[in-house]
Amino acid sequence: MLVSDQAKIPRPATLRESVIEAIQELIVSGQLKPGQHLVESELAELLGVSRQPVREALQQLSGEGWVDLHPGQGAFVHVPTLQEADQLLAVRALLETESARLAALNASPEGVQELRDLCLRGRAAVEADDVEAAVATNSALHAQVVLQSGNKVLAELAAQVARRVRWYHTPVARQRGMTSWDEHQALIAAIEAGDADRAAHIMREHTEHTRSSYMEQRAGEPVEPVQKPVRRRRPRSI
Amino acid sequence: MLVSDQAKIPRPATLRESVIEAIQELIVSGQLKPGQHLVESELAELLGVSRQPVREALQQLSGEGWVDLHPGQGAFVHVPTLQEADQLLAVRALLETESARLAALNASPEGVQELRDLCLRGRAAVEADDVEAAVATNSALHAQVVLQSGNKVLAELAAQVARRVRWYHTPVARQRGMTSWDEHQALIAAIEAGDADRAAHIMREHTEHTRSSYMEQRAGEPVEPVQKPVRRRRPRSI
DNA sequence: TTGTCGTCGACTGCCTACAGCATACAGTTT
DNA sequence: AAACTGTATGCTGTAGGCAGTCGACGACAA
Repeated sequence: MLVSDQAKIPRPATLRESVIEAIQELIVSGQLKPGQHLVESELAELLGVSRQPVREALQQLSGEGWVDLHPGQGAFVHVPTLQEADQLLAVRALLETESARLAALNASPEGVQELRDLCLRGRAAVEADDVEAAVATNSALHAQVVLQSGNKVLAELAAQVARRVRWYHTPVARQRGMTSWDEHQALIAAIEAGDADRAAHIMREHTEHTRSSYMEQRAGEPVEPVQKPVRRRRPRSI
Repeated sequence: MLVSDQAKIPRPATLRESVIEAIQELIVSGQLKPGQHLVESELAELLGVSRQPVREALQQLSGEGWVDLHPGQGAFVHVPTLQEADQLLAVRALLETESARLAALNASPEGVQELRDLCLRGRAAVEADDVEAAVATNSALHAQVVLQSGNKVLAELAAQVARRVRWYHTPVARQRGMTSWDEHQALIAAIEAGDADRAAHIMREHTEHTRSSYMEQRAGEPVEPVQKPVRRRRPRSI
């Protein structure tokens, strides 16, 4: 061993991974709108790469639910419906409730300490009114709980779901504010005490709060005319 | 409308999808062994396509846990450990228990009828000692239960998990035999009666039976020397 | 012998090129 | 006028090709 145990992390990420993150960012930030037709060559030019990494990125993003792939027509930014958000949050509730239960049984002291740190950082972010940091810390905390469950398959699946939740979550994060972090604190206490049922119960309530908060917020929204995603064509040149 | 409502299905699947299924088949059938280095050009030649569809297939298979992608080194058939199988089956139990609960609340009469049909087919397959058909029907039945839950996100996730379970499951399917289908029958009855708790309970027991059956069967196996997957090299030519 | 360095070759990652298909528009027919 | 058909064009799906990279192997030194 040369220096440390985690030496092989800073891999010069492949171009494909960079493209994946870039496109996710474009979607979350709203520069790419739901339903929009993603033309490979345009994205390639925009990002300064060739079509190949873009194609591969789009396929992976399709697997994670960010875009829909229509064979022969191309990729379209996924249009999240209200119903789907509800179902997604329900699944998250299920996965994370179980994670909390297992975490209470398996968590290490270091893991609990990490949770406490994240909780403090989250509260600070909320007080500073830094929504972005708050959402990020929230995700990190949930991820850490799932990690402490000791079930890697569960962790992987939950992470996948959480990434999508985050997309929906950002707009409504401000509303929940500090109460969310009080619930986190109670959750951590239950995990530290090894009280599986209480941890599960708190997590269930917590995720259900997020869910109802989200649904309320969006209930008043105008129902957008669900434009059927069609392949766009560049206007004929001259 | 020309003739029927479902006219646009029989798309000539893209080459990539065909390749995905082919490779899955090669893995499940054991022609590609766990840990084996998958060289793109070899697979391409074997399947009679170019490297591109193979690359894309490998990436998708990586997302589903069939192969591991090491950047710069290539793809390796995933090596399923006992612990991972346990965790995977635990996750399946979680997802399907919830599905059964929801299915009991939401199932349509047509859906229940479909379940009954599948159950009959499964029993027939077991009696005919047709393991392959039995496993396939088992998967189909579970998929149908999940479908009846009405939660599409849950269904998609469960399907993903189920595909991997099937890989592990085939070797031990014979052992469970008919008892498994008795449990299915009880499950369907509970769903038809709309008894959510009972349906959930039966499914929990059922998946736990499968899990312990699997673990028992593999407990006696010799622990294979976990050869670290390394990039294979063709012997230097002459 | 054991550890380190240099070389070589195969394989991956990415780019470019081409064929086929899907859509939109224009012309034609009823 | 409305609907259908032909044609043009841009996009996807696939192929082929090139440069960079990683691991294996051998030589050399401790």
